[in-house]
Amino acid sequence: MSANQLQTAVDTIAGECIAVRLRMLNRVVTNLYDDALRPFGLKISQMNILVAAAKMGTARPAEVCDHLHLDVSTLSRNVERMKARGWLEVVPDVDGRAQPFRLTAQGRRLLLKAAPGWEKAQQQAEIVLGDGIVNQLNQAIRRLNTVGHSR
Amino acid sequence: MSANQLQTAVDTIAGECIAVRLRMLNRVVTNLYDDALRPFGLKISQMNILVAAAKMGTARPAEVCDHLHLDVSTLSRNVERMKARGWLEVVPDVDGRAQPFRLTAQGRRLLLKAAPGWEKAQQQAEIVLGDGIVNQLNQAIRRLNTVGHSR
DNA sequence: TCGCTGTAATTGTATATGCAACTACCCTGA
DNA sequence: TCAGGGTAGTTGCATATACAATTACAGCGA
Repeated sequence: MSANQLQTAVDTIAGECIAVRLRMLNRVVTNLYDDALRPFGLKISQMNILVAAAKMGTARPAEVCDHLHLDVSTLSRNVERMKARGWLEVVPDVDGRAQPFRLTAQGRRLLLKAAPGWEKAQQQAEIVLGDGIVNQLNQAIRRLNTVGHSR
Repeated sequence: MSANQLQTAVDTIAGECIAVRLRMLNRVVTNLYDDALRPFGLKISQMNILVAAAKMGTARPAEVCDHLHLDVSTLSRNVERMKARGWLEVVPDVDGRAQPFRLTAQGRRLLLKAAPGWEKAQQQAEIVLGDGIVNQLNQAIRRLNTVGHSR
């Protein structure tokens, strides 16, 4: 019976698991964007952060993490790399703990240069996943931010 | 004007980027499952592989990678860790290049034990993302496998 | 002003991920 | 039988990700 139980569990997980599906799509789509951005020496994960910083003007790490549902330690390392490349710079702050950052001129130029690459990947992603996907994802994210988030 | 171009590009990307959204959902959902599976010393990425192996009986790495749209080098490392933990074992093969693997008895026990944890996370994910999400993801994946895949 | 509590970010450690280069092996044709 | 081309996996390297522990600082209350 244990063998049957296992088979049942395995079939259920294989047939329904949300994480398996989301993670698979995430891999495929991330590769699509990373391929299109490679000529610019940029990855989509980094472009996300550049865009968030550009929208915020001066970005506080914790705020960016809230917005992107990203662990602060992850952002810390990513920002570190991007500072080293000259795309981001830290802005002084009265609060000695804070490390707010913003785009450098070089970061702005990179973002502009890479935008056509993003556009190309975005079109491919729409073809692969279907037109309705942006709305479906937005709906899930709205729901996510409503239901209550811990991290 | 360059500033305007930048603003426009940033707004478009922030407002529509499929990758940003998918990656965000992926982080949230992965954390949900990883939290639920932590008591069993298991991560959802590893459970995926256990399940795939369980369904295949004897799994060829390249085949698993096709199925999960996973790079072979990634799987190689993951399987390595899981062999070290005694969950997977390599099956001898006439082809000296092949490294087909399967679940060990310990791996089967772990999968059974962890199934309730998966169930809990799956329910949370449905609440957070909405009921229709599994169908939407399945549709995207079918489309993905139809349109043509390189990796 | 001193100590306590809470907050912001970093650092140590482990896993996941992919590209490029490599190794080991198979098979086929001369 | 052996040389070439193709296939299956692994390894070197870089990035992304999160948890736990730590550091550094702010602010409040006695």
